[in-house]
Amino acid sequence: MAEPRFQRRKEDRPEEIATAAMHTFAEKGYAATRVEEVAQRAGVSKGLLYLYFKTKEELFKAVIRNFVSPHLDSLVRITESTDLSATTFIRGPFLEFAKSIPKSPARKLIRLMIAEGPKHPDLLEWYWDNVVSRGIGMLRSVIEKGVADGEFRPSALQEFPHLLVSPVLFSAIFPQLFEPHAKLDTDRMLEAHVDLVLHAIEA
Amino acid sequence: MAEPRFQRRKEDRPEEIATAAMHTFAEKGYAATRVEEVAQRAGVSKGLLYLYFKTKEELFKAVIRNFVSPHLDSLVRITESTDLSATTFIRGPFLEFAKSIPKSPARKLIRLMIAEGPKHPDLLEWYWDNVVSRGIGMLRSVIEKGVADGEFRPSALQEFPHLLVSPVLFSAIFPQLFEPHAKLDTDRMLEAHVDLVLHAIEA
DNA sequence: ATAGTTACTGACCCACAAGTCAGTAAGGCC
DNA sequence: GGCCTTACTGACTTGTGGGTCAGTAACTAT
Repeated sequence: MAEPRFQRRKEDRPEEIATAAMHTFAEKGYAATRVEEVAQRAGVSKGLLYLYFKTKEELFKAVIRNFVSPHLDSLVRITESTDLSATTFIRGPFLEFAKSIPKSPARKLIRLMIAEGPKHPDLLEWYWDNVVSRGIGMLRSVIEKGVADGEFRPSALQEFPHLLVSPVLFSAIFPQLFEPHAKLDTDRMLEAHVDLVLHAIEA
Repeated sequence: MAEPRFQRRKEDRPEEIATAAMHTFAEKGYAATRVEEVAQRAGVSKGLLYLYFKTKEELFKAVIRNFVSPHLDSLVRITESTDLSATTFIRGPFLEFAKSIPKSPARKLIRLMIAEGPKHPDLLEWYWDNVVSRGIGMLRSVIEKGVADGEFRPSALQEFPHLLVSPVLFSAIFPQLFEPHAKLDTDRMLEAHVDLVLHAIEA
């Protein structure tokens, strides 16, 4: 008979709400997500959500911040801690990372970031500092290392490591739009990409 | 004193409204665009807009349909009408096309398409049929031709012409998000891209 | 037990923008 | 000039969803 109507769990609420929000945003996009639905999904009233997050926008930013950087972090740690040759790093951990993106929920957040980014300049700034510029920097240093070690010939890829990433982005986005019309084997496409690039720059 | 309050211009209104809408959508995105603002920009009352476009969504679809396909059409016509070698086509008209995208208003529509696509499945279908699959098909046939003529060695690029396009998409989107934080020389990046790819597949 | 603190609820408010429609006037025709 | 059709206006309605807050009940300290 006791059956308390709710429990007080101050510690866990924010994370639970953020997780619920991340799934809802991923499914519906920012505008179509109703705050009340997020609350329901987290098993909480709308009022409580507003106790922990001042506005819907704050909630959105928290979601991006919490769920995006972990992905990159692991890859960056690998570069720093091991000393694989540039080629084996690209064929190994990088390719594995690339393949994982189109399959993980992160792909949804990437699309959201492209869609909503321009409306949240401070979020973009954080994203640039903590995700994008770090990622680009890491790739650049890997390529420089390959050139220094004589694995790669000098090329414009040193200036534009972006070229190494763009098919990853593509394979994250394309299926979300055209999956019903065209199936894309992202694994094989990314393997082909890595093959082509390495073939183009090998010394 | 005559000064009529308005003129009746049945013929021109739809296009004028669509153009106004395209600029407003490009600036603000779908959700943040107010139909009334589009009407004002077109020098027309909101009521009239609703005479020509049943809903905001219809208006959006009309915008995409009107302003996207012309871009691709010109490129497709070139492939069909001339007989450049595959290499010169890629270094010439294709590269020029690629460079133009990040500078044209089309880049805004591309971002919009990624952002709003999933909410409009029938628009996505049209877009697939009339833009994407045609573009991919065209590129594939160019590459096949290159292989058949002995310019290119056989490679996975025949199966994934997407790899040729992904940096174009990247260079259309990246500056819209990170221009304030990082300048990207899209022209030089796309030249580098074409160089790398051709270097990788040349026979 | 009982009083005090505060995590939590849910009914409410209200701003805002999509969509409507009764009325108005431009322009064509006799 | 007078009449008719219809392109066009703009004030209104309506649904929706972000954000609030007075009240409630779970836990705590005494």
